[in-house]
Amino acid sequence: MEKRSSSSSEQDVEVRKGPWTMEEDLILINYIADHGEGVWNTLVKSAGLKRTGKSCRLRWLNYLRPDVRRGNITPEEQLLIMELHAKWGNRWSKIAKHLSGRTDNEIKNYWRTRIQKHVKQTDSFNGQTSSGQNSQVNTIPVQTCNVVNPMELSYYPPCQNTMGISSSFSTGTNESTWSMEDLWSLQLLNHD
DNA sequence: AACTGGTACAACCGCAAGTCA
DNA sequence: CTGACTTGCGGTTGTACCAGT
Repeated sequence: MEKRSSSSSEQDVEVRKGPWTMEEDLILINYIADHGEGVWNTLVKSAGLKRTGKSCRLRWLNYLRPDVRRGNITPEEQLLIMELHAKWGNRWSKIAKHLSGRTDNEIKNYWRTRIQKHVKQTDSFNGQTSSGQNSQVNTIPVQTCNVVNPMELSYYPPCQNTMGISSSFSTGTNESTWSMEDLWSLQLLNHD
């Protein structure tokens, strides 16, 4: 970690928010290709990105890293997620470490949008005998998790996201979208 | 064709823990 | 030991897209 290089770095400079542009992605990829991950605030200054170090880290870990797997969560992965969640609760980063190529953010989203919904439905279907124990979405009791049948879950399109996003997620219609192949091929061209 | 509600995902925010001078 | 700073994590929000009416 680099300490106290120059006061509170993230507030004296104009900071961009919102969706990342292709140019920003490229800058980030190129910088990391040259210097490696980490020291995110230094990266921001050196690379000239108008983003916070946090934002860069998130973008890299959840999206740009070459080993990030996108799309279809397999039934095996679903099962593993449920097992690990039953064991550890909402420790998404810990769970993510056991699913290679999956990010904590992705697992968290997956849990919230699909499994949790299913658990809720199952729960209310079972007659609401648990007297609102699950009204708090954060902690699903282990028993409730075990009720969920992974094969049942596979009725949900596992990660067949509606935008047609898989490993290549460009929609084709929006000019502000680009595929990872695009970015990495550009990175290869730019690099050295 | 226009509107509305639901879904999925990317990104932001706040907090806690770790590190170093 | 303490304070300043960075990083990582979990929760939440914003928004684009799709399907149904």
